[in-house]
Amino acid sequence: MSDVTQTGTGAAAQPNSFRTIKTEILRRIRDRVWQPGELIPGEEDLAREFGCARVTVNRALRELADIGIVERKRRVGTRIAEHPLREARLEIPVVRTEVEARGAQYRFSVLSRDEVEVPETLRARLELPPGAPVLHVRCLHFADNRPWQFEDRWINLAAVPDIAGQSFETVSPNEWLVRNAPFSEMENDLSAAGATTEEAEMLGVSRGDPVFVIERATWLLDQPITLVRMVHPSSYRMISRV
Amino acid sequence: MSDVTQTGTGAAAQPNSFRTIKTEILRRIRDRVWQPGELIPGEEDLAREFGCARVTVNRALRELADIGIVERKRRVGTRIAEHPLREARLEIPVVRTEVEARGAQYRFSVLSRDEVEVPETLRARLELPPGAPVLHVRCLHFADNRPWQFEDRWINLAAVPDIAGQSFETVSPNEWLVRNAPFSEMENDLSAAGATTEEAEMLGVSRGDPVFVIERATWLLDQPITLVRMVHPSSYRMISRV
DNA sequence: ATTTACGATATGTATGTACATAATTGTCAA
DNA sequence: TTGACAATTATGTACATACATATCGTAAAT
Repeated sequence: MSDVTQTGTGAAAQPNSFRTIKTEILRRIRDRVWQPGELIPGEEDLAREFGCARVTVNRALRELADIGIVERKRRVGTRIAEHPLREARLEIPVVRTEVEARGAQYRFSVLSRDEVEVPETLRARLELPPGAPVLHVRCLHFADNRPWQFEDRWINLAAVPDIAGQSFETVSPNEWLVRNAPFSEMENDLSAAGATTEEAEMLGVSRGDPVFVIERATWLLDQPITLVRMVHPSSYRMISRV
Repeated sequence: MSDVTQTGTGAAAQPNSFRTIKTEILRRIRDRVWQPGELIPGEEDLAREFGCARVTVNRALRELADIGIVERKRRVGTRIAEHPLREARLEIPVVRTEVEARGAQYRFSVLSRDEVEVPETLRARLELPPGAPVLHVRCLHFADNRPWQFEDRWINLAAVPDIAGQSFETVSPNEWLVRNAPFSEMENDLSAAGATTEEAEMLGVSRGDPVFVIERATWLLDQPITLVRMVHPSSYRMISRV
């Protein structure tokens, strides 16, 4: 550090921002300056090259690692990921919003609503204590009066006590939960299946007809919030663009 | 270095880590100490409370904002998000990797391979010029010798000329493309459908049986790379954990 | 009344520094 | 040859500090 003078302390010029560094690194990957699998210079070197602090390079690289562009290991270094962009983002909309976004009129009806002790299968899936009270709600969602989604939901009442007082006359359980029960973890299981007798009846299709099934469980920290099975007719498309 | 304060300089105890703060904030949300929509104390206050530097609180809050748990605005503050975590990440693995990850043995076979002029339907979908040369490949992927995926793929030869010389004897088109044809845009369309006659035959199911269909198109900037339809038997699960 | 200007404030980011931690490499002995 | 163990090294995280920037409320100007 011969001429420290101008850098001094405090924030320097904006060109050194971690964003600039991120972009420059992406550029080098795009232009094949750094090939997939290749080890790139260390933070110290890059900091020297970009004329910034190591921490700044660290942040740039950390964020690139977060989205899977590079892979980092201590004592080893940072390398360009072999298979970049290997994940898609799927939006998780509220059913109502999803229907309305297609220009259709949304309506839902609650088919059943019971407060019960957690059944064993559910207990194992969500790691609930034996005998925990849960709310079981079954709903049918419509788009322009045609069945859009059959929803079979279990809610952990210990986690969301306020929902016990909800009538679900105007706001669906789905929407109420989205608005009132934040979660930090989510597990989605997408599959195709043959409609069960009940599902077929609800959705107005034949038994065994293909249906699109989303099973979703959510937690806040370690506390289970809800487990829901959402069944759509096979005309349903789940689309994501990246 | 003269003792600056009791903490001194450098890293302090681990209890101050930004992870601890993230967890504590999540706990307060879970325990309704802070409700959705509520404004929480400023970084300065939280830093004082947790006995750490403001930057540490900043990182914790920033990462919570990244996953949509809180929303932050300058001059305003940080509030608990009303509609938290509205997207899931779906991993897009190479078929071989996916099969091997389940402990099964992977194998594939190329069913057909033709260089043709782009058919009209495909042309419209990918925005290709009329008469553009495309490579049409059909593959069957196996897990432990049972059909896992039927792949029907179209590749824009103008975008990926090198693929013309590939025999696909050891490396599948899927894997070759992942390794050699970077893309910047991707569109995924997930759905459930009834197996066509051909699909049923390929996958060893009956015609009309539910199958899980992934249709994916990729581009590099505005240049179409490939359009692929991947059909799985209904035992297939696409799982994502966030 | 509407617009403009400005100050206050909370978050955003950069810097230098210090120590923590994981993983590889080298060394030496069993 | 192998195993144990220390040295090395790149990333990981924390701190104090300083300045940047967006945006709100308020007051002055139109």
